[in-house]
Amino acid sequence: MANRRAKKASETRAAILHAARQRFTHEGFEASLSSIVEDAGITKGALFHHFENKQALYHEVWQELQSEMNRDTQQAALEGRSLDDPYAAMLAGARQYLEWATRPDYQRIVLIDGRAALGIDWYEADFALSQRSVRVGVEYLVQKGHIAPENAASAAVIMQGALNGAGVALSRKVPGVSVDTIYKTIERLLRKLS
Amino acid sequence: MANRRAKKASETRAAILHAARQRFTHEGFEASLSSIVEDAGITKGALFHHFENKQALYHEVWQELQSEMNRDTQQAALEGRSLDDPYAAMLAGARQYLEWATRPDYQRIVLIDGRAALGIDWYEADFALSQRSVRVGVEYLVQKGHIAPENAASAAVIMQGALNGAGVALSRKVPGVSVDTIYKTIERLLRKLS
DNA sequence: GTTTTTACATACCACTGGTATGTTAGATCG
DNA sequence: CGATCTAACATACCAGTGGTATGTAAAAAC
Repeated sequence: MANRRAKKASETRAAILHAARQRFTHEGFEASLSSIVEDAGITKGALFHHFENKQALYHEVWQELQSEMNRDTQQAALEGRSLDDPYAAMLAGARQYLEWATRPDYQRIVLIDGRAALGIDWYEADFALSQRSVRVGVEYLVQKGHIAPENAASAAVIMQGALNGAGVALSRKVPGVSVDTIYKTIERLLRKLS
Repeated sequence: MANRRAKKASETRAAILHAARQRFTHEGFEASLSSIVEDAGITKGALFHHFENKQALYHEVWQELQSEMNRDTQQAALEGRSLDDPYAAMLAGARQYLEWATRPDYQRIVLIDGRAALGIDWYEADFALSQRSVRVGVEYLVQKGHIAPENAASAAVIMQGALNGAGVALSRKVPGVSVDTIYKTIERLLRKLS
C-alpha cells in the first residue's frame, strides 16, 4: 500500500463493511443504507462507489463471516484429529460450527436473512462456502471407509442441515434443547452415517 | 355466509392471498404490494383493510402453506403406520415432507424467504407449526422406547434441520444428491437416533 | 506543471410500504 | 318502508428507500 489514496480508500471500505455488519446483525437486510453510511461517517456516494448495490454489500459481509467460520472450523477439525478415532476431527469441527451457528451476527446474517438477501443464487454461494468444511470432513470419512462414496454428497447436506437447525434452536433456547443433548445426538448420528 | 357482503369480502380476501402466494413464490418478500393488488384486481385500500401490513399478509400466506403441509405429512404418517416397524410412520411422514420441501412455493416462501420476512419471532411461529409434525413422530418413538426422553427435543430439531437441508439440496440439483440417497441416509439416521 | 484518474460528496429520482380521507352498497333498526 | 349506520372498499397522498447522474478536489501519472 505505497499508494496513499488507496490506503485511505480501503479504510473507508472497511468502515462501511464494519457498519454494515453491525446493522445487518440487528436489523437484518432491511437495515437502511442511510443508517449504514451515517454509522461509517461517509455518504452514499462512497458506498455506491465501493459496492455495486445493496445486495453486493450484503454479499461481501456474508462472505467475510463465512470465510472466518470456515477458517475456524477447519482449524478446530485439524486440532481435534485423533489416531484412535476417525470421527474425532469432524466432531471437533461440528462443535466449533455450533459455536458459530449461535453467534448473533452469523445466525442473523447467514442463517436467517442470508437466504432471502442473496437472492436467486443464494444456494450456489452457500454451497461453495458453507458446505466446504463439512464436505472435507465427509470425504475424509469416505476415504477411511466409514461412509459409502455414493452417499457422501447427501450425507454432507444432511449433516449441515442438522447442524444449522441445531444451532438456531440452541440460541432460541428451545425447551429441552441443550448444547449437551444436541452434541450427543449429532455425535451419534455422525457415527452412524455410514 | 347468509350475509352477502361478508361473502364478497372473503372472496377478495382469498383473491389477495392467492395473488400474494404467486408473487411471493417467484419474487420473494420483495414482491411489491402494488403488483399483488393489481393481480388480485383490487386496490391497496382493500389490501390494508384485510391485512394490517405486508408482514401480516406474508404471515398468513406462510401459515396457509404450513397448515397444508402439516395436514399432508400427518396423514402420510398415519397411512404409513406398520405393526412391524415403529419407524415406518415417521419415515412416511419424512418422505412426504421432502415432497413439500421441494415444492417451489413452500421452498421459497417457507424455507428461503420466510425466516427473514417474518421478522424477530419467526422461530416461535415456525416452531409452533413446522416442528409439530416432527415432534409428534419423535414423541411416538420415545413412547416406544426407541429414543431417550431427554433427547427428544434435540432429536426433533436436528431431524427437521436435516430434512430442510435435504429438501433444498434436492431441488437445487446438487451433484451426487438424489431422492434415493437422501432418503436412504435419512432412514439410516432416524433408525439410529435412539 | 499539466493532465488524468480516483474517491468520494451532493442533488435528485422513481418507487415503496403505509396512512388519511373519501365513497357507496348493503346490513340494521324504528 | 325509509333513515341511519357501518363494513368494504377506492383515491390521494406522504416520508423514506435504493439507486443514479453529476460535481469536485486531491492525489497520482506523465
